[in-house]
This record gives sequence, structure tokens and C-alpha cells, in this order.
Amino acid sequence: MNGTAATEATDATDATGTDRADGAQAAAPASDPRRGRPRSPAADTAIIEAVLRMIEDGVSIGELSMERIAREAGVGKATVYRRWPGKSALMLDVMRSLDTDIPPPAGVSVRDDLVGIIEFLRIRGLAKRNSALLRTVVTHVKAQPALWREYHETVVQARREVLLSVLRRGRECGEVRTDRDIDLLADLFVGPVLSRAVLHEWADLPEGLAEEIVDTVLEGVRPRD
Amino acid sequence: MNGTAATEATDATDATGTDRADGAQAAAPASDPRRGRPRSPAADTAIIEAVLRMIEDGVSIGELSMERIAREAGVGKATVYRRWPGKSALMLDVMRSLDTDIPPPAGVSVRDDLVGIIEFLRIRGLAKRNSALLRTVVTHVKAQPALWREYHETVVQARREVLLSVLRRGRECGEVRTDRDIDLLADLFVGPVLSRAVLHEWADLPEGLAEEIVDTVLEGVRPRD
Amino acid sequence: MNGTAATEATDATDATGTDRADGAQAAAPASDPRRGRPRSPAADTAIIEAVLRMIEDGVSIGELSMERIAREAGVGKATVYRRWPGKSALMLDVMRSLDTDIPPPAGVSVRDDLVGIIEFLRIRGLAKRNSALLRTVVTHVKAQPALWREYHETVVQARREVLLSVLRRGRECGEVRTDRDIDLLADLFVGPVLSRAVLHEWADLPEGLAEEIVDTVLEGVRPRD
Amino acid sequence: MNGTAATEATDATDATGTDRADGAQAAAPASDPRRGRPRSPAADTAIIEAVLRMIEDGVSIGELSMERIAREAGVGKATVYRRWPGKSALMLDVMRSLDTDIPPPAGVSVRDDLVGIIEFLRIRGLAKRNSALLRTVVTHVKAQPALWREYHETVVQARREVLLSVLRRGRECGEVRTDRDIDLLADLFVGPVLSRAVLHEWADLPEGLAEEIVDTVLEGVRPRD
DNA sequence: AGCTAATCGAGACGGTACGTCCCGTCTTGAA
DNA sequence: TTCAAGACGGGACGTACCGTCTCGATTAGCT
Repeated sequence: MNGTAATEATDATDATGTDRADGAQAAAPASDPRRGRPRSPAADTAIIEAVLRMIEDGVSIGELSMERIAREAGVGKATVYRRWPGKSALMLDVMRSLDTDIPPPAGVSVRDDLVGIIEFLRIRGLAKRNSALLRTVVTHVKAQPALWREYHETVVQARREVLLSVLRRGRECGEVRTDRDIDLLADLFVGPVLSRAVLHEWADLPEGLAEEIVDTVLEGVRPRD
Repeated sequence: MNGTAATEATDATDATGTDRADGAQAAAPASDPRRGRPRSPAADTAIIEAVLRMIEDGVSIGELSMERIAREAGVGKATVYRRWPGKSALMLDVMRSLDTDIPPPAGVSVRDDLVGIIEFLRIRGLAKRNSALLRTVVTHVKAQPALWREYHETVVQARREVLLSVLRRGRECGEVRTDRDIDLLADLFVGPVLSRAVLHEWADLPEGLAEEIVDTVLEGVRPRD
Repeated sequence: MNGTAATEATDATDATGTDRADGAQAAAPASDPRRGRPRSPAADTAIIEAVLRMIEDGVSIGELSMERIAREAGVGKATVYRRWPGKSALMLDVMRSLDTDIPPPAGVSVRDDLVGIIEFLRIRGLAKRNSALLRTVVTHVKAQPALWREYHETVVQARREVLLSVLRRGRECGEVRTDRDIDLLADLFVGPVLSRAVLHEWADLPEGLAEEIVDTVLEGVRPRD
Repeated sequence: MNGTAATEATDATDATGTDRADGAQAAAPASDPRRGRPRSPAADTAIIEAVLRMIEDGVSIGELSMERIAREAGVGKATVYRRWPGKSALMLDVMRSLDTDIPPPAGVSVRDDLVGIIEFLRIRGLAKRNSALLRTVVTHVKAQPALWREYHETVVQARREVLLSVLRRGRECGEVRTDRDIDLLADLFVGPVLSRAVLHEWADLPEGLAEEIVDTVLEGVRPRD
């Protein structure tokens, strides 16, 4: 016998997860919302806050056990499980709690609107505070296809829509070519940021990147004469 | 879309990971490689194969316990741990076992070489069989920064170098503009594929995508008159 | 109402219990006893000892959680559950570990043999050390009919057999009447001790009790003239 | 047989137990009995009935959780705890609700009175319906010394008194020897029933047992010549 | 009729223990 | 020294109860 014990990462066991993952603002109980003692909003807060605090303190996803979350939140385990069916669903709500809506495009010029959107991605994705948080949380969510799809359809999709509307406007006013699938065009702008963040994520995304990307994509890589 | 999509991983608990992750081609024992019973190559194979089989059968990363891997491979747990220090290191080798070298560019035209590279990414990343495999494995590797950096420096870097050399050739022959950072240009080509694979990874990447991407990026999104 | 209060039973959640409750000397694993690491006899001992120590320290049956037993024994919970299917089965083995074989009757006279047996009961049942121990443990075992039956059939029955053999001998030599069921006669001797212990168990059973009981039962309550 | 059989109880976790275990006939509220909504007698009934019903349905004491009792009685948990401080106190009241007073001895002959008392024990303790009930309930009560003492002093003592008075009468009229402690004599009659019920409780106590016991104890086991 | 107050069913609260599973290490006999 | 098997101490999992608390809704006696 020994003392070494475990460690490691792992994850989720199931992939269920999304029963009631409708945001941190806890839904009403199943049967009759006005019967019985109401759920304590303080508990909701305490749990989410505990997760955020732990992550900021450098606790890895593997150490983020439900057991420990409940303990640090000063809450019974059952209180956590009453709100979320598992760690993954909780993480999803933690992720959502960090979401900032993408600012609506100013509408001055198509080029500037595109820069605004890409700049938002650059900053949101790597801003000091969110960075560590999201890296940990997103990892967990991504690891479960069902959750990731859920997140994608609620949050990511909405943001893409903003980008698409700008591109459509660009088409109407002749700023954007119409002979390509509009989804492909959207990926041309988003992809590079993603690439920088994903493939060499330990580097910071430099200022001015958004403009450089937008301009190059608009004008093309082949030199115009 | 948003920046969150761009973030990633972490975790690790241990961060050990790479002590001896020198591939499935089993290293020699510590003290004297010629003494005692040699490691069974059959065991190496059985383990890697078991992981691949399980993933193909839809086993999620969370259910991929070392315990189960050993059981499924008909192998003692110690036999697994003798080869890899943990699940992550094993996963890294599983990933490597799937690697195919990027074919060298034909060198006919810059545009065609670029298409070749992007087409390789499209197929490698999403080909029916590998897709599920990689998604599961990569998730785990990404979740541990040390491992991911290792993988990145070994495999990703090499591929990028091929792309960069093509771009440099393009600059020399005037096919590619020189007023932009060459790394940025590389991301313009790689990013869109990544975006498709990461942000809506459950969709298949259609044929012809590589050409469409390369051509649009080369020519630009703004219509040339 | 009545003395039946003296009866018992039930409980148990499962009532399973006895799969392998064949004494503390741990059985071999299910499949092949010679394969794999053998069970540690030290663990067997540590667990039983921990229970005994705790009980002697006045830990109540309600506080005797498997969790705590494992902790105090310096043993993993799984190690406990590998040996016993539940708390009850463990308790049964703890009980057995305390058993002392009833000394064989000297065979001098029937009356003295009877006194010897009853005296054994008086002492065993209430001896300082065992008393506290047994009270706690027996409670748990009695609370589960299946376990209690098991215990009865293995231990109690054997002791009764000794008593019965003495009575049979008494019949042969005319010391014991033959017009009554021999099992009834046995109860006439055992019952009074039981009654004292069960109905007013907080009192100590006084010395000389055995002789008084045996003599009175032999001679009868109605005065002989 | 052995002394272990004679041991008992303990446990308790709380040991509170008897604070207010004054029977199901619900006490008045603390402050002013006349103010506020009175306790519903229907709830009292529902709770006791639920326990009885469950026990008759074979629910073991371990499955008899307060939670389940309340649920099954269609009553809030607080309503149960308002009446009893814990499961044990409730059980004690359930026990009491089953009590039948021992019939006063006819007084015809000492021998017949003794048979009457023992017969009562035989039937009460093992009558098909009560048997299961009592076994379950008594187990729980016995497991807590404080409760058991309470029950003993209230109920058992009273019954013993009846037996003792008969024995005293027997002494006066020369039917019972006077050279033995009268408490011991009482145990000689009660013990055998107890022994049968406790040591092999799953068997039924046959008719005629009472007479057989009384006669044998009166006359003695040694044959009279 | 209105007020006060204790009740009701329901169910959430912080805890603790359950029994199962996995971690990474250790220990068998056999090869 | 390896192998398969499986036990080891440790710890998280998700469930069930504990006894308490808090809801809105009765249900009485008192003004």
C-alpha cells in the first residue's frame, strides 16, 4: 500500500449535462414553483463565485471536484446537484456567466465594423482575467460534444450572426464580393484569430492585429498592382 | 462568434506528462536493457489499439480510464504505466500514431501548393475515421499545456514550416504581398479550416473548400473591379 | 404488554450480507486465488482491531461508519468492501472474533456440568470487556434477521449442542426426566440467564447465579416435602 | 448457546430520545396552548399508521427513514419532528400503540395463573401480526439504552409485577418454595419463553408451551420418585 | 370581521455516510 | 525483468437521509 495517490485530469463520465443548464439564475423546481422553500439565490452565487475564485487561484480542472466546489462555497453537495446535473453543466453556466455581449457594430463603414468585431474577439479571448478562467472552463466544455454544441448554439451562433449581418451589408454596398459563400467569408475573418489563439495560445495577441487581419483579408494576399 | 472559442485548455494536476513520452516504440528498461525479459511489443500494440478501438466505438474521454484501457487491451495496469507516466502521455502517443507527414508541395505553382496544404488539413482534420479519434485525443492533450506545447513544437510547427516556405517562395515570385508579417499570412490560410473544424466541428468539411479558401484569401474579399 | 420486548430483529437496508462472511480470515478472491496480489492479512487485522478499539472507546453503533472504520484502520474504503459486503457482515465477523469456545463439560456429575455451562454464559455474556463490545455489535447483527440467523446457526447452535448432550446423559442416568421435550428442558436452563441479561441488562449477574438456577430448575419451584 | 445472545443494544447517535416522547397523543405547543392552529390529530394517526403499514409490508428498520415515513404518511417532515425528537421516540410510541394490558390473573390456582401469564407472553410475542411489527420496532428501541430503560420501567416492570404477585401468593399457600430469591423464580418462568423467542425467533411457539413450561418449572427437571 | 399565531405540505438548506469507480503503486507466481 | 492479475491507500462520484429552515396557505381563538 502507498500514499502517493492519484492526480490527473479526466473529466466527465457522462455527457448528459444539459437538463437544466439554463444559466446561473436557477430555474424553479420541477413540480410547483411556489411550493416548498425557494432555492436560495445566495447559494447560486456562492457556487459560481467559488468556481471562479478557485480557477483564478490556479486550481486545475482536475482538482475542481464537485466535492471541493461545494466545500469552498460553503454549501452542501446536494445543493450543487439540485441545480446542475454534473460538473459539466455547472461549467457551462460558469462560462455563460463570463459572457459579454458583442457590442453592436457602429455602422459607419463595413471595414470598421469588421475591425470592431475582430478586435472584440482578440480582447475577449485573451483578456488577462478571462483568459485563465476560460481556458480552464472551456476545456471542460469542449471535452463533451453535447455541451459544446449547446454552448455553440446559444452563444457562438449569436455572435456569428452579427458578423454575418455586417458582411451582408458589405455585399449590398459593393464592399464584399458576392461570388463566395457568406459563411466561408465569415471564417476568413474569424479563423486567423482562432489560429493565433489556439495554435500558439501562450503568446499574447498584439494590438493592431484586428486591423491587419481585416485589411489583408479584404484586399487579398496577392498584391494589387 | 467570440473569443471564447479561441481559448483552450490547461489543467494537468501533475504536468508531469512528458517524462518518457517517447512514443509507443517502447524504450528500454531503466538499468540494463539487456537483462531480464524484454518488453512485449504486442503489449504496446494492444494498448494503442485498444484506445483507438474504444474511441471509434464512441467512448468519451471521460470514460477512457487507464483501468478500462488495460482491461480492454488484456494487459496489466502496470504494463501501461511502465510505458507511459499517465493518460495524457499515452494520448499523445496515440495522436502521434495517427500522424501522416504532410506531402511535400509539388512546386508547380504557389497557388496549387497552398491548395495542397489546405486540402491536407481539411482531410486530415476531418476525415471520417480520424475525426472522431482526433477530437477525443486532442481534447485531452490540449487540456494539458505542457503536452500541447510538446505536440505543437513537434508536429504543428513542422507543418507550418512547409506552409511558410511556400509563402516565402510566393513572395519571391511576386505572388504574395510583402508588406505583411508572414506569420499572419499563414494564419489567414490555416485559420478558416480551423474555424470550420473547431466552431462547427460536427459538420463535414466539403470538397472544394481548400480551393475556395486559397483563392479568396489570395484575391481578397473586396471585389476587384 | 410483555417480555417479548425481548425479541428482535430486522433492519438492514439490504439484508444481503453474508456472501462471504466466513470469518475474519479473509477468503481468496473469486476467480483464481493464486493470481494477483494476495489480500493483506494486516488489513484484515487492522480493520477488525479498529472496530474493537472504537467500540471500547465508547463509539456508538451509529457513529461506527464504514468511512470512519476505514480511516481509523488506516485503510482504503475499498479494502473494507473487498472483504465484507457491508457494515453488517463486518460486524458479524467482529462478533465471531470475540467467540470463545464453550469449555467441554467435565463429565463428573450432570448437575456440575450444567452449572459449568450456565456459569460460562453468565460470565461470557457480561464479562467487563466483552460486554460493551458485544452489546454494540450484537445490536447490529440482531437487527438483520439474515445475519442473526447465520450467527445463530454457526455459533449459538454449537453451544446448545453441548448443553443438549449433557441433558441426554442426564436422562440416561436418571437425573433428568424423560417426559418432556429435550429442547424445552434446555430452554429452562438458558432462559433465566437470558432473562436477566436482556430484561435488566444494566445489572451485573451476581456470582452464584448459575448454581442457583441449575439447582432450582432441577428440583422445581414447588417445594419438595 | 451463549452469553452473547444475552447482550444488547446501545447506539443512539443522539441519545436524546425521550425529551418529549409522551405518546402520540400530541402535546400542546410550547408557549400558549390555546393560540394558533391546533395540531392535526389526523397527522398523528397518519404517521403512526404509515409506520405500521410499512413494517407490515416488510420494510426493514434500516429503510424506515423519517423522510420516507413522512412521504408515505403524506405529511411534512417538520410535522413529524414537531411531535417526536427522532426516529427512536417515534418507534417507542409505535410500540406503545400496540400494547395490550396483561389480563389480571383469575386467581383460581397459582399454577393456572402462571400458565395464563406465560400463555399471554407466548401469544403476544409471536402472534403473526404483531410479531413482525414488534421485532422491527423493538430492535430500534433496544438499540438505545435510554429508550429501552424507559420502556422497561413503564411497561415491562408492570407486567413483571403481576407475575411477582402471583408468586408471592404461591409462597403464602405453600405452592412456591421460599428459599429462593423471588426475582430469580420469576426469571425461571419468563426466561424459557424469551429463549425460544430470541434464540430461534423464526419458529412459532407451539400451543401448550405455556403449560409445559409452568409444570416443568414447578415440578423440576429431576424426576420425582 | 379582523388579528395573531401556530399549524400544515412541500421542499431547500449544510452535512455525513453510503457503496462504486478510478488513480498510480505494489506484490504475487509464472515466463 | 517482464507479464497478467489484482490488492493497496486515497479520493471523487452521485444518492439518500439527517434534522433545521423557510415558503405560501390554512385554521383556530381572541379581540
